[in-house]
Amino acid sequence: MAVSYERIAGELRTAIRAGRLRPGDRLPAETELAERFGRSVPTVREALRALRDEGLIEKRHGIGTFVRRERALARRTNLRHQWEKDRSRRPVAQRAMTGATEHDTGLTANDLVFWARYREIPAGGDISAVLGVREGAALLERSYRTRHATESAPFGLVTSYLVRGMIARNPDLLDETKEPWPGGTQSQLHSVGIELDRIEERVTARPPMPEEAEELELPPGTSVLVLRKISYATDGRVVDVTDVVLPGDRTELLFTTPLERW
Amino acid sequence: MAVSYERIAGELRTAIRAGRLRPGDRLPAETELAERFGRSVPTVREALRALRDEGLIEKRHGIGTFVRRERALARRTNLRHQWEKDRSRRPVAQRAMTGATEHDTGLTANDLVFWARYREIPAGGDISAVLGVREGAALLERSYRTRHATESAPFGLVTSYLVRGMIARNPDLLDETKEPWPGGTQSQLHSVGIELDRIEERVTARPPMPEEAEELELPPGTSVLVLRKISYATDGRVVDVTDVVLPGDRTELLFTTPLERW
DNA sequence: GAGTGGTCTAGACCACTGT
DNA sequence: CAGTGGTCTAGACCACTCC
Repeated sequence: MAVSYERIAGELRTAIRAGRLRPGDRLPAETELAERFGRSVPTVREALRALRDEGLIEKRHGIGTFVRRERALARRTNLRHQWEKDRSRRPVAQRAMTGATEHDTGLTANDLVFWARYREIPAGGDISAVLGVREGAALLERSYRTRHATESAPFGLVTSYLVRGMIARNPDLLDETKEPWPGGTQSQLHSVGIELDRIEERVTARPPMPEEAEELELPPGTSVLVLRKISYATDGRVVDVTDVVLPGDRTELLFTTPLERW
Repeated sequence: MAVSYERIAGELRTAIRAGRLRPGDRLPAETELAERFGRSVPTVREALRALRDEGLIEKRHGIGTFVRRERALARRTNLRHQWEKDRSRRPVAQRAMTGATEHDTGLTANDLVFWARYREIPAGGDISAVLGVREGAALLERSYRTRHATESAPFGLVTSYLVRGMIARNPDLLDETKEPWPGGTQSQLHSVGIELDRIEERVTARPPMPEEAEELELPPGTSVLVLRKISYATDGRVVDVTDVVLPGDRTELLFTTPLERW
C-alpha cells in the first residue's frame, strides 16, 4: 500500500479479524506503535482513527486503545403493534402491567426508567405533509426516553407527533403527567375513538449528530438507525408520526412478514 | 468551547443547518479557514473531519470541500415478499418481465444490470445455526449485485445461503448461468416444492468495512444498513438466509404491518 | 501552473486515569 | 506520579483537478 497509515491500519485490522487481538484486548500505546512501525505518532493516530471509524477499536483517554466488544442487542419487533392493539381494549389494570418496551426486551417495569415531555407546536416541514394537515396546524409533540435502571443512556430518542384537534376530546391526552399511559399510544387513540388499520415504518441509517451521540452515549465510529413510524387509522387518516433514533450497534429491528397460504 | 477545532466545526455546522451554507456550496480552502480562525491547517482539518464524520460535508481531492447533498433514496418494501409469492405460481413468461428490485424501485429490467455468482461451501458459524444444519453441511452461497445501468455502484451487496440437499432435485438451481431466475428465490424454491410461510428481517446499522465502502462507493462519513432475511417454509424449516448490506444514506427500508380489524 | 486536499514529520503541552 | 490519549503548531512534500 502506498500510504503508510493504511499499512498500519491494515496490519492491525488483520490481527483483529484473525483473532490475534481479541475483543477487550489493549493495543500497544501510540508511541510504541510509532516506534515499531518506524512512523511518527500522528501517523499512527491516523491509522487508529481509521479503525475507530470502522467500529473495530475504542479509545479511552488516559487508559489506552482497545478492541471493541460486541454490544448486547436490544430488540424491537413489529409484532408489538398487533400486541398493543389487542391490549388497548383490555382493562386498565391489565394494561398497566407492561408496555411495548417490556414486550420487546423481556424486562419488567421495575427495570426501566421512563420519562416524557409534551409540547404544543405548530406543524412545519415534512411533518405537516405526512400528517396531512396545513402548515401551522396545532400539533402535540411528545418526547420519550426509556432507559434501563442500571444504565445512563436511553434505548432510543423517541418523538411523536399527534394532531391536537384529533385528540383534544380527551384532555388527559394533552397532559404529560398522565404518562406513562397504560397500553401506549394505541390505547390513547382508542380513548378518542380511533382504531388503527396499519403501521408503516421507514428505516434508514446515518452517522449520529453530536447531540444524539451525547444523549445516547455513542462512541465515535458508530451509526444510528433512524425509524419513522406512521400510523394509519381505519378511515385512512394518518393519526400519528413517530421519529425514533436508535443506536445502530446495540439495536436490532425485527420485522416479520406473514405470507398467505396456498 | 474549550477545544478550538470544535469551535470551528460548530460555526460551520451552524452555518450549514441555518442554510447560510447550502447543499453543494464549496467551503473556503483549508488554508483560508486556518487564517480566518487564527489556527493551523491541521486544526482546521480536524474540524472538517468531524463534519465529514457527521455526513455534513464531502471533500474532493484537488477541488475543495462541499456541503453534502441529499441522496436519492432507493426503497425496499416488505410488500415485495407477498408479491413474489403470488408471482411464483404464475407462468414463466409473466414472471420474466420484472423482479422484486423493479417492483421496489419502479425501474424496468432495461435500466438494471444484474450479476450473480454461485459457490458451494460448507456451513459454518452462525449460518449453520440459523439454517438448522450441522457444521460443514453443503450449502449453496449465491452472491448478487444489481445496479442501475447508468451508475457504477450496486444498490446493495446480497449473499444468500441455501441448503444444497433441499434444492438439488432441480439441478438448474445450482447453475449460476440460469440467473436471473424468473420470479426470484421464491420461484426457485417453488420448483422443488417449497412454499414459504413467513419472512423475518433483522436490521442493524454500523459503519462500513473498507471492502464494503469500496464496492458501494461510500464516501467516508456514511453508514450501512445490515439486513438479514430469514425465510421459513410452511413446515417450519428455515430454507433461506440472505444477508444484505445497503448504503444507509441512499436506502430506505419500508415495512408495513397490517393490523386486525375489530 | 495554480490551487486544492492528502500525507507526514518532530516535536510541544494538556487532560485524563490509575497507583 | 507515570503513562495514556487529546490537542496543536509550523512547516514539508505529494497527488489530484482544472485551466
